[in-house]
Amino acid sequence: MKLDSIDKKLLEELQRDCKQTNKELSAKLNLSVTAIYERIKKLERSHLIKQYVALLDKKQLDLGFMVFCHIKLTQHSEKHIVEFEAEATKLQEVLECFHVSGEYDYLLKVVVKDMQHFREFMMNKLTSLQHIGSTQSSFSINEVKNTTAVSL
Amino acid sequence: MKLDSIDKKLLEELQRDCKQTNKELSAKLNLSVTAIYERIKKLERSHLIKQYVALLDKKQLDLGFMVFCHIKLTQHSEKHIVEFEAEATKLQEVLECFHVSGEYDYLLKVVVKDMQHFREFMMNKLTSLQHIGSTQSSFSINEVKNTTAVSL
DNA sequence: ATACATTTACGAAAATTTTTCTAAATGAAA
DNA sequence: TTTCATTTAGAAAAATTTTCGTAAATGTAT
Repeated sequence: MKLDSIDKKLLEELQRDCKQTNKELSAKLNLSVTAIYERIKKLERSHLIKQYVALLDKKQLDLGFMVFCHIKLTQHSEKHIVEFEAEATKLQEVLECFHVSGEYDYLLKVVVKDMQHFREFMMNKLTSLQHIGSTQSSFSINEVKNTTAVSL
Repeated sequence: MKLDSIDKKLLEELQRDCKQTNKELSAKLNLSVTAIYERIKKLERSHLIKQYVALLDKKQLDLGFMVFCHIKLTQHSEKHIVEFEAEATKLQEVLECFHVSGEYDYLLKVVVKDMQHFREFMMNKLTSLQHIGSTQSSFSINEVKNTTAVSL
């Protein structure tokens, strides 16, 4: 769908805080409450807004240890790819899994409590996946920027 | 703060859909609307819930090209690190930036429209940052899993 | 076990927000 | 310009959030 500048501002606001009331948004964007309401509904219907989610503080949940795992498969047939992806998706520690170009086949973002838990994840879950060739892990030393919001 | 099993279920729900009404949540968790309300407020006050955000469909926004950039700095003094991080944070194409262990110093998640735009980003923004040594880019071929929700 | 303090839960009422409806305004196409 | 479709606005209705008073449950110390 086509977006005008008001839609864009609206989306920027909702990406920052989707629990704002239509009244608050109408004040910021100089529109009536109903106009805001209708625009949001339209953005939802078009699935441009995919989801409204709560973001949690991983530190407080004892999930402050983030690891990026670069993975090579042993083979690259359709069958192997499909099977690996299905299994990787099931792992709760894996928040993100991308098939990527370059030296490695996959890049995973893994979240666990600490190094001990990562060791367990590595041994019991990751390396026991089918078709895994090699893995190379990078630990997050510092989260410099981490946003879900894109610029419009 | 300490979480019981109800809090955990509540957080799982809110990570999936934070716009559910307290009435809907009260039905799912077998609690009164007020109990749900008080528990959510407590989770917000403790900052365990950091933010409520709308997630957008990047494809529809012409931001369907994702690249992971591995970056080495020329030097690793505090000054260089601070300066690089400040500049990287400012770049709108960079959604995530992590200081990581291993062969490279930083891992960036970059979102742009297509290869042409990535080329421009690379030439005009990334490689013109101060203190950049080398970069190695991995293109996302397929988004296998990409969630903001952690398991509790 | 008893007493006390704290937390948690509930239902009703109040305040606010969402949603619907109708009419006016705006814009595009014939 | 006229017509048709879309967008906006304001008011009313419906639904939800928030507050409040009170009761039940839980935990702690004596």
